[in-house]
Amino acid sequence: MKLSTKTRYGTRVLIELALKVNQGAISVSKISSNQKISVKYLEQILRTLRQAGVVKSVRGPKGGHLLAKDPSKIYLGQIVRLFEGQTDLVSCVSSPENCAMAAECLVRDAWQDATSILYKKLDNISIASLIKNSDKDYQGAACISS
Amino acid sequence: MKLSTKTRYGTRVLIELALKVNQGAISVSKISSNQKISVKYLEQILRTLRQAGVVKSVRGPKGGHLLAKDPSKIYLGQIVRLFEGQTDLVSCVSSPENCAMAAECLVRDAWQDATSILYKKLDNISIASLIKNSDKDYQGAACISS
DNA sequence: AACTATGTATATTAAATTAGTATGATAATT
DNA sequence: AATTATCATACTAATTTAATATACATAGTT
Repeated sequence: MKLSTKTRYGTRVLIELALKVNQGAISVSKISSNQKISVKYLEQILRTLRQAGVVKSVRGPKGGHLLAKDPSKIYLGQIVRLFEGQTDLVSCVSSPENCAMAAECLVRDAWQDATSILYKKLDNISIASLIKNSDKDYQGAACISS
Repeated sequence: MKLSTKTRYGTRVLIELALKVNQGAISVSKISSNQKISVKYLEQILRTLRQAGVVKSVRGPKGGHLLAKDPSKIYLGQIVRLFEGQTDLVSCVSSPENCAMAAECLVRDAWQDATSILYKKLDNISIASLIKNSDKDYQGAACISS
């Protein structure tokens, strides 16, 4: 039931980029040291974000990463979906074909309701809303568990 | 993000017991064959349910398991909490002491809100409500994924 | 009282998933 | 052309989850 580290790290990375939205591209090495995430692991996370169109990357010297969208248009729901392999509480919610009895299953609807309520909430929390009340010195870093 | 098999199996077991609430104690071997869960694994699940006061057990020949509470008083939220090791989306929600920066963390409140919304929903779904519209022949069995 | 069908508990193994590392390649700026 | 950085895949390690095995306890039946 817990979120993967990729989801948590990915969120932290986006917060750092959002806080530094006026500083141009931020290099992997800088994010790595700020967030205490290894360069190689971070590259995987950034690639996922880039392929989803959330982050854009600039190569070469002075290159790095920056947000591809306004922070108010990036929602936790999208981040969670990107990084969590299975986004439903149980697999039959999105793949009823996996279960011969999905149609008459007594629990499936309940899990589905719970799942959709969770994502409805997550889809309503933007990166912008998270950083709204923060001071610019804080880099979104160093929290071990989120 | 997905629920463990113990949570899913546990729910199915409770549904079967709720549907057979007038048939006295149901033996592990019967539940095992109905739900296609190995006897030994099922025993672990039943022990958890028993220790939580959800199920009661009768020893000896003709023994078995039955609900210890009315199905309308057993909620999915309780079942999930019983079987999922970590019930929060991120560990700092319930254990802020794990993270030195929990207080000023920009994301923690958001994960906490999402977690509480999810459980608010699960705490509102009873076993009784799940079986309300079912016919008595269905034993809540055979669904692979839930 | 012995027998046997049942539940109880703990320890161990196996499988799957997640987390992280290593290697190598490609692209862009200076 | 050299340098600095991102991109992509393969591999390894650690953790968690799932399941099995072994041993014991209890209650009813004969």
